[in-house]
Amino acid sequence: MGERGVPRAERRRRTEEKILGAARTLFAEVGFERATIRAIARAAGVDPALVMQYFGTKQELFQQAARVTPVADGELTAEEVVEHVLASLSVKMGEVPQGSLAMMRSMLTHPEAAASARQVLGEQIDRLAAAIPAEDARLRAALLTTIMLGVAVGHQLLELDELRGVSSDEIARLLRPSLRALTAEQVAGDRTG
Amino acid sequence: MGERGVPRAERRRRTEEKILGAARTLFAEVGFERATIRAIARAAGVDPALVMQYFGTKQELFQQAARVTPVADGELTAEEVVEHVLASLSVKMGEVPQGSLAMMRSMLTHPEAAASARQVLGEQIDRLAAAIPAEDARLRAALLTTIMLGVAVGHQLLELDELRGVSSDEIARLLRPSLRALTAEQVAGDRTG
DNA sequence: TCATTCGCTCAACAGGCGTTGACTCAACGA
DNA sequence: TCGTTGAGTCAACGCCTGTTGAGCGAATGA
Repeated sequence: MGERGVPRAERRRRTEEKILGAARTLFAEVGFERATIRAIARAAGVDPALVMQYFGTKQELFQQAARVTPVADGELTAEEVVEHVLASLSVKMGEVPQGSLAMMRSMLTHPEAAASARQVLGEQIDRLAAAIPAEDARLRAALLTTIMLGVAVGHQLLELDELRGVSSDEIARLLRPSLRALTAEQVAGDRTG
Repeated sequence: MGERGVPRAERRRRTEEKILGAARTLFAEVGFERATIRAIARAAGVDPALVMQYFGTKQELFQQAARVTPVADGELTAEEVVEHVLASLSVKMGEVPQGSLAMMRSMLTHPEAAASARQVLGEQIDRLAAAIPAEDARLRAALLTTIMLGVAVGHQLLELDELRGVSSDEIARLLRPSLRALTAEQVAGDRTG
C-alpha cells in the first residue's frame, strides 16, 4: 500500500493524520455512536487494531478528532461582536471545520461531546458578554450564541431546505438587526401582548 | 405485579402507555442509539420481548414515542407570529413535551428523527412565512425557526449554565426585539463593516 | 551484518444489541 | 366447565461492537 522509501516517523505521522481525517468525517456525518472504529479504519485504509493502538480508545480518538481550536480574541465593541459572530457563522458557509461539525453532531447524544460543546460555547459567551453593555450581558451573550448555534444546526446538520444554497451574506444581512437588538441595551419599554 | 381485577383491554392499554412513557423519557435523555430496548423495558417494568411484540421494531417504537402533534393554526399577523413563537418556546419552560425532546435529542444522529424534525420544522416555517410581509418570507421564517431551535437546544438539551433557571418571560423579553427585526420588512440600508 | 525497533495486520474475545419462538397462565366467551 | 385467547416471560439466536495479544516484515542503528 505505501511509499517504500518514506522514513518511519513520517509514515506514522501520515497514517495518524489519515485516521484523524477519516474520524472527523465520520463523526461529523453520523455522530459518535454510529461512527464505528471499523468504519473509520476502513475509510483510512487501515486495520481497526491500529486505530486502537494509536489512540487507545474510541473516546480519545473522538477527543482528538473533534478538538476545536479556541479563537482567542481581544476586546471588541458591541457592533464588532455582531460582525464577529456573523463572520464565524459563514467562514465561507460550508467550510466549517469538520472537527466542529463532529462535535456539534455528537453533542446531543454523547456526554463527552456535550461537555466539550458547553465549554466551547461557554468561552464564546464569556467573550461576547464582555463586549455587551448591559447588566444582563451574560444572558444576552448566551442567547446570541444559541441563536448562531441554531442557525448552524439547521443549516449544516439538519440541512433544512429553506437554508440550502442561501449565501452567508444574505443570512448575515437578515440576522444582523436581530443580533444588534440583543447587543444594544434595551431602553424602550415593551408590551407582552 | 399487577391489578388482578383489571380487564385485558385496559391492562394492555396501560402497559403500552407505560412503555411509551419510558421510551419517551429515555429517548429524550440519551437519544435513539443509547436508549436500548432492554433499558426501556426495565424502566417500564416489563420484559424486552413485550416491547417488540407491541411495537414490532425499535424504529416504530421511536416513531410512536416521538410523534409530535402538529399545532395547526389559523392566520396570524406578523406580531402575533412573534408572540406565538415565543409562547411555544416557553410552554412553561421545562414542560416541553418529552416526545418533542426525544425527537430533538435524536435528530442529529438518527436519520428518521432528522426527517421528522425537518418535516415539523418545515411546517412551522410554512406557517410563519405566511404571516411575514416580505419577499424573502420563507428565509426569514426559517431563521426565526432555527433561532428558536437553537435556544431550545441550548436550554433543554445542552443545559447551558447561562440559561439555567432563567424564566421564560425574561428570555421572551430579550428575544422579542430580535424576532420582530426578522418579521418586519427591512427598509433601512445596512453596512457590512 | 544482525539484533532491535516499530508500523501494521490478523484472528479472536467478551459483551451488548435488536429480535425471535416457545412457553406460562390468567381472563374470557360459550 | 372448558377450550380459546392473549398478556406477559424466558432463553436463546446472530450480529456487531470496542478492544486485545500474538505475530509479520520492513526500516533502523550499532
